[in-house]
Amino acid sequence: MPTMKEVASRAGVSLKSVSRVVNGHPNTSAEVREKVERAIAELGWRPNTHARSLRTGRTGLIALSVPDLRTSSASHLAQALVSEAERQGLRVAIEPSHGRAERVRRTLDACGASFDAVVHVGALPAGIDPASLDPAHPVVLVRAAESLEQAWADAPPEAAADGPARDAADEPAGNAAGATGGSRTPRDGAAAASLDSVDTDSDASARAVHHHLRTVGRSRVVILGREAGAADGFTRALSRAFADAPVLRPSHTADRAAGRELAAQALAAAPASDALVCAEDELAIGALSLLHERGIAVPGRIAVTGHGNIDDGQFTTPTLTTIDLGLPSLARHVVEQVRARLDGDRSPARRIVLRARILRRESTLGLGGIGPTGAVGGAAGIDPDLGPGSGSGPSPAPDPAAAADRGPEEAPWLG
Amino acid sequence: MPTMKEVASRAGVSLKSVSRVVNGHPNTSAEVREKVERAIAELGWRPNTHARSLRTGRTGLIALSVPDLRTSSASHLAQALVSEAERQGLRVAIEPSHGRAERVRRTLDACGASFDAVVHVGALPAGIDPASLDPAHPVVLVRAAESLEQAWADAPPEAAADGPARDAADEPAGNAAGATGGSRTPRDGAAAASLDSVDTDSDASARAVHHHLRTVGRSRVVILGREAGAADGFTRALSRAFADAPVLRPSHTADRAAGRELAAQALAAAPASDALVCAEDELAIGALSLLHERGIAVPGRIAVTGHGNIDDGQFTTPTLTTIDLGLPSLARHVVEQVRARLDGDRSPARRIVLRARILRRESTLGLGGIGPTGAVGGAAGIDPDLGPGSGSGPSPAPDPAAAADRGPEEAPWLG
DNA sequence: TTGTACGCGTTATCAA
DNA sequence: TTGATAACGCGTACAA
Repeated sequence: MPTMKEVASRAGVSLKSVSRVVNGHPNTSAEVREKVERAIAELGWRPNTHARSLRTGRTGLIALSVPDLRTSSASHLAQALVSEAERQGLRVAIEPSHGRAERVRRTLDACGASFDAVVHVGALPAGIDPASLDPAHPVVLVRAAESLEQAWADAPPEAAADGPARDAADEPAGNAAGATGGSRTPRDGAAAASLDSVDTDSDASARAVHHHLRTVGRSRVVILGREAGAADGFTRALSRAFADAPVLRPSHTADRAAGRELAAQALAAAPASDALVCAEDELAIGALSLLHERGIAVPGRIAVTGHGNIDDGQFTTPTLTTIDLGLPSLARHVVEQVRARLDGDRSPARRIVLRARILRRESTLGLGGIGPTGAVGGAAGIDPDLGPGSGSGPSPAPDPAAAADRGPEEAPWLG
Repeated sequence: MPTMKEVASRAGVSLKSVSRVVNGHPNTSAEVREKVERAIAELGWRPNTHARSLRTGRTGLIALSVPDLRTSSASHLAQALVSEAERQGLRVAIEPSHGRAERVRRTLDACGASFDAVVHVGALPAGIDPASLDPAHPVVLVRAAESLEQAWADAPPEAAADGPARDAADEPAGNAAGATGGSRTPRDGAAAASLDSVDTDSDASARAVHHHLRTVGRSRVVILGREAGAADGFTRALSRAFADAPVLRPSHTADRAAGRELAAQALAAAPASDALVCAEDELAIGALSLLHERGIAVPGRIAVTGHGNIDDGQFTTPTLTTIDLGLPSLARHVVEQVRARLDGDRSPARRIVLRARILRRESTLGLGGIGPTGAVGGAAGIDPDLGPGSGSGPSPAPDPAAAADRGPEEAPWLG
């Protein structure tokens, strides 16, 4: 491997000139630049990342701290983040925490040594004080599909406004915060006060679900939430949007097995309910599986909604109405925020709130649909079979069993 | 951040002594060691990975080259690999290739600069010559759920034995190669000849599926394979095991949408078939969704099998009979192989062949099961409802629609 | 057994 | 605009 020194001597210039050309510094003559570039090409020189790291203290590596990569929401977020990081010349290492604070702590501690920054999904574990973190090694919180966190405090606006920890709230994708109305004020939880974060507006999402379900005539709602604890921001947003709805939470992780269990509990506790609103697609898919097993028509008797828009939701029967988080945009903001901090931005913690959108699918609309109820997802191929004309999807032969269910499907919530 | 120099002066010893203690070199007196360790503790010194990297040329980072992290098989493999790497003091960066050879090439080229080694899932893209890779930066191929590759050549044994590229075949988990019988001989494809690999024995897996389907009386099989190309080793193993079965392949990726399409094609092309054998769980789940939509009983009229044992297979209706790849063990072998190469092992390319096992579930057994047909999965909680006593699963209330289907379910393949 | 001194490849300071 | 030179923190011949 040739070094810069060899490049320099071959080009007949000094080491520093090579460095200047390589790093694109402004004050270099075209002549020198050309000589250096030729020498680099001839020698096949490539920068030594190790030496560069030693010098700059940077690795170009971002850690993604996530509880479990195997969940769809985590792997989707990871893929989005990796793609975006690569676009911006960074790499991503995965650090699964298995939900244990000590693992998160270790990842955070390794920042500066192995990573330039940590992107942490969800809230910081309770035992970790954000003030103890070195500001030179940025930590960005992401509160999205995997774990929405206390995003909007329940405190009255004046109290929130008085608080010293009030952050700048940006709304890059439409003025989300403004649109939430005046009754609540954005305020970060204590753990997030001094940390950057990119969140989705969980209240707006919850209200979108609420509005949609009203549109399709559902009012007796049971919420299947996330486990109590750090990651239940959207769950609480749901319980605000559906003021009287009971909330069932899994004891551990919000996976499909939990979705089955909770759905069974919901049926037992509220037999007359007409909608299961889930804080996580995985829960919703588990719930669908139980409802199917029990012969309960979806959405005929019970509508189901999810959150996260994982791919699987397009292949369930019925397809799953859900909240799409706009992961590419989310990832872009995360990486940009990381880069800004890395570039020396020392401004107070920035809070970016993105707005999700609802994808109306069969688990609330039914197979035939109920006609256009607004935008039905802009992404290509997400909702190919949800046009107003019914039955023109990729399922040419109607399912007799589904047809049997469809009778009661259209009546109750159109009346 | 304190440096080793400061530690040395505080301990009253030389830099080299600190280095010795830190790196656990043998020739150090207990007295010096203790002094150094105290100084380290007092100063809170931690090694500077950047400096260490510059000196050693190592980063402790492994790249995982994978087409798309969002697929279940990829994220499961990634999680297993990350966990195992961490146990062995290494980290993993994710490098999605999106199936493009140039991306793989870039990852490979970055090896040595950013990574110590590359773990590549599937076969190397055609354009990449393994001989062109620097042996100092090991590349380990993994042919498992995501992409089984040409594992057992179709050439007759004598030809294979004559070939100069014959590798040492290990069978750490039972003598897989020995059990394949004499008719075929392990031989790596050209691309794999000079590269280490950890594979699963796809022929053994295929024969396990074949045997199980015979046991439950299925013989008119259609194979839903992976896309033609590099990653279709298990598909071809299936077509060997089921000699006369037609093989349908997706044009692009083997995902759920493809599973739906192929299932529809299979029904059209072979209406009398009684089993869909899929090379990928995702395909199988897509197929299940289509069959359900068409009101076709599974396994009543058609049995379905998958490959990979992704979590979702436990939550489909019916639950999915599949091949479990033993990812933790696979990951262990991969990381150990990487470490061996990193530690200077220059022996010829090693081939490790692991044996998968079949998990018999409802998509071939039916809800009631057909009595014990062998081990039904050892992992806790994988097959909770598959005991010989029927109907004791987590579904207390029978699904009327399923009950209607169940009539023909039990007869055809018990006779 | 311990210490000295050098080199790894790069970036940055400062004088020319 | 350019160039000599000093770090960056650690590992390791080599000498003691």
